[in-house]
Amino acid sequence: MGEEAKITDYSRDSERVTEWEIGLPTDGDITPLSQPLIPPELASAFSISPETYRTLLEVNRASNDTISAIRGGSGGSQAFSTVVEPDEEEEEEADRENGSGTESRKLRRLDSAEDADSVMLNNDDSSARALKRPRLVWTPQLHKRFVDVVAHLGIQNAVPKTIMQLMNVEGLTRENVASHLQKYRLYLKRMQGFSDNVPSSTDQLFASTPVLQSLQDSSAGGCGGGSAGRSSHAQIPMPYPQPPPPHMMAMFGMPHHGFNNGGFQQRDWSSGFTYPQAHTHGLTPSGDK
DNA sequence: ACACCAATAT
DNA sequence: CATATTGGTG
Repeated sequence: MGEEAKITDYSRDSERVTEWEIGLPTDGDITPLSQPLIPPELASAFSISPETYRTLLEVNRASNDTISAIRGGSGGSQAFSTVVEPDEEEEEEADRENGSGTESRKLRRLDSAEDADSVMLNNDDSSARALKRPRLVWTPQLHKRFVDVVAHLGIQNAVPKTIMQLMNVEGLTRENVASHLQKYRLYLKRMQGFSDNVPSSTDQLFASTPVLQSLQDSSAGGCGGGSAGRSSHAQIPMPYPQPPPPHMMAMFGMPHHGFNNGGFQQRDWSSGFTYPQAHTHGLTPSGDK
């Protein structure tokens, strides 16, 4: 068990075995990771959850994280060298493909002679930036992570930015967290009125949270400085607490429409990432900002 | 620039 | 309904 996986550095192509490279695709032939393998049209036509778009930077960052995780070295892109490994979650997902049989779909081609003068914003893949992100879905797993981080930080430092960073979920924005945090706080407030009973069936997501009141603070208020600052010598590398109960969400209480995913639309990013993307909007007049 | 909150929009 | 977005304040 004491094996040490030696990472040999092949970056220098000294002694390349050229025979091995025969027949291998050249760089030009390989689809870049930054591009989806399945064209959006096809994906939506077949109800395949589209891959998330990744910019080159994101891909690189991910790679770096992975690499640094492997060799334990510091990547450099992350302020915290502690790479949070997202695979400590419980839970599994049953992969059920819906057996909807008679699927007659009409493939329709996109006609070009449609837009008179409307400046249809072209889907410029190259400018895969600032695209309208699909609504974030706070799946139980995601929420758990959120709660864990918040609990760990203590109410003191539980601010959107920090939370976002520690959650280390790709694609998660500060406003996502902010919005959720706002709601979460409301929930907590509302909840403590009742001591601890009969959580309203509303707040489904929150209803199952342990409501930790860890008011522990370790960092005193030296927080004036900007960027650098934490991690001085505090011992909070914290990959995570891996607490309690193996309880799956009890997300009931909602007689009305079915709840979310009966299968997909949300990958378990617990073991890989990606995330939602809602439906096939033909086009969205996405306003720019 | 960020956090917070209420209101509002999707 | 759950999120996103906005506007105002500190």
